[in-house]
Amino acid sequence: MQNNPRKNHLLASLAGEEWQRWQPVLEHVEMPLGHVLYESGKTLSHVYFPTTAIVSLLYVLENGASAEIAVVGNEGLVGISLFMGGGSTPSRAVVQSAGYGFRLTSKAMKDEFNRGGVVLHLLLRYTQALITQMSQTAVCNRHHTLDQQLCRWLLLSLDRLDGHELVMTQELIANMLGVRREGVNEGASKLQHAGLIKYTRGRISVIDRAGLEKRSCECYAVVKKEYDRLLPGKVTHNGL
Amino acid sequence: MQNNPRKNHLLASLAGEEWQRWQPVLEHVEMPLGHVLYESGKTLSHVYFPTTAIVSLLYVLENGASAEIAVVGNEGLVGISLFMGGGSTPSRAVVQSAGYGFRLTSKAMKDEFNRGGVVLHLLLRYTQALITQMSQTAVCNRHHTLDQQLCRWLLLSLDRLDGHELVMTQELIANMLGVRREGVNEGASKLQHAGLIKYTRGRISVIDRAGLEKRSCECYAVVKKEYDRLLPGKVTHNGL
DNA sequence: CTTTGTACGTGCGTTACCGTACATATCTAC
DNA sequence: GTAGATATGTACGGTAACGCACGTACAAAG
Repeated sequence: MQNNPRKNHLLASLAGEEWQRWQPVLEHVEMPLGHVLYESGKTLSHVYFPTTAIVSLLYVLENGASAEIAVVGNEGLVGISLFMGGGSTPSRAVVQSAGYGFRLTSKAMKDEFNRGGVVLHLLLRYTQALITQMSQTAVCNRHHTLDQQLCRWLLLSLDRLDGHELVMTQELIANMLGVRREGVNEGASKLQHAGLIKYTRGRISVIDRAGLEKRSCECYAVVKKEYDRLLPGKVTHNGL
Repeated sequence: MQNNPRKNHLLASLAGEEWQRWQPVLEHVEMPLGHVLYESGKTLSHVYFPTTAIVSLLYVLENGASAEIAVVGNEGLVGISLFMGGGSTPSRAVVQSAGYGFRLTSKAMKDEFNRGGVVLHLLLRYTQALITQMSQTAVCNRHHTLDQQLCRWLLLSLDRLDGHELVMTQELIANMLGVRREGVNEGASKLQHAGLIKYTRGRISVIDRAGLEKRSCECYAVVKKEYDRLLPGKVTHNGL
């Protein structure tokens, strides 16, 4: 499963001719938890297309505080700055949920992009979706409560996984949301007492997905809708 | 001055051939305070290149709360979703500081973009810079104080204007930052007492720019540096 | 020169989240 | 099965920002 590139939705939507060119140069890679795909300000060597892994675009401040800007799973790719022109960004990409993916060298990616046509437009549409997610994160950070954001975050992660279980400590979630671990604990406790999730030492099982959606802020739905609009034909969640 | 398209840095960096094509189709437009260039979810009819105006990309939540995602002045353009492929975004573009600019019809913009080459890469590099600003806003909203954010915001606005004066009420700033007017008042009071700014009924004069930079969070500098890197040759502030 | 509207100023109780500290439970390895 | 590491649970004072309710000052219009 994990070594089928078509499990990544962007790769899956490549047509015959493009696909013929890409297939031989795609490199299957393991993406272990915590692995840093690129560092802030550093030039990227590859772009990554996750199949089963989830990657966080994380921003780390001077004082060590951090916050997630966006999350990328099998619906997208990591390393847009490569074809957008900068070659680097002030953010960092970290594997948030271990898994697999495929990668393309910087050069191969640029060559494909510069051919224009289908690939270019697909990648730009994905970038547009990513921009939506980032904007929404900005607003969400401003106006919504920790509890709401936790629900949003769980849903975004769940959409990018196969099952209904996340391998994820509260500490890690806290880093992503840019809040204290204790705060995540409180929020998670409430969700568990309400019977929406169940967790034990780094494993979170989602029992009532609809319940999470209800407690989440509007941000989750807005982002999901925009992804569906821009990248049609991708199922961004698995129903449960 | 305001009817010279070259005052917009993107337009200014167009070379001979492109410029010959663009010049006749650029329409000079007034951009009055509060004017909405595009509404959330609506398809854009034009892209705007501000010369003296400043435009806010604003997100309005269901409950009416709002927050600025990014700001665009004479260094950029409003309406990236037109060439990125979506045609619309969940955000709104509002003129935050009255002035002038030029616009291009949706069709003209797309045609130019699809020619590829210089124009395409210029626009994508600008988009990358805009993404940086949005990401930084997300993190800033999470971790920095109102006072710091106020300084950042004043600096970002100042960089996009000619003089050292902003025509801007505290109420409006509060809407942009997504905070209470009272909060902005407190922050502005401190800055005035410290001799960094002076304000009266909708006019803010910046007296000590360096002082603002010192009180601002790192976010301002990070964004500015990234703009300079991605769009070289553009002076993004006027020294004072 | 008073009126009316707009912009700014201030106070006060409330709340969400922080920082810190420490307690408890569960896994892993020897 | 005990030790050490890791993960989760709880408690408490502190504070930045909120919601609300006013009061004050300036500025253009009559």
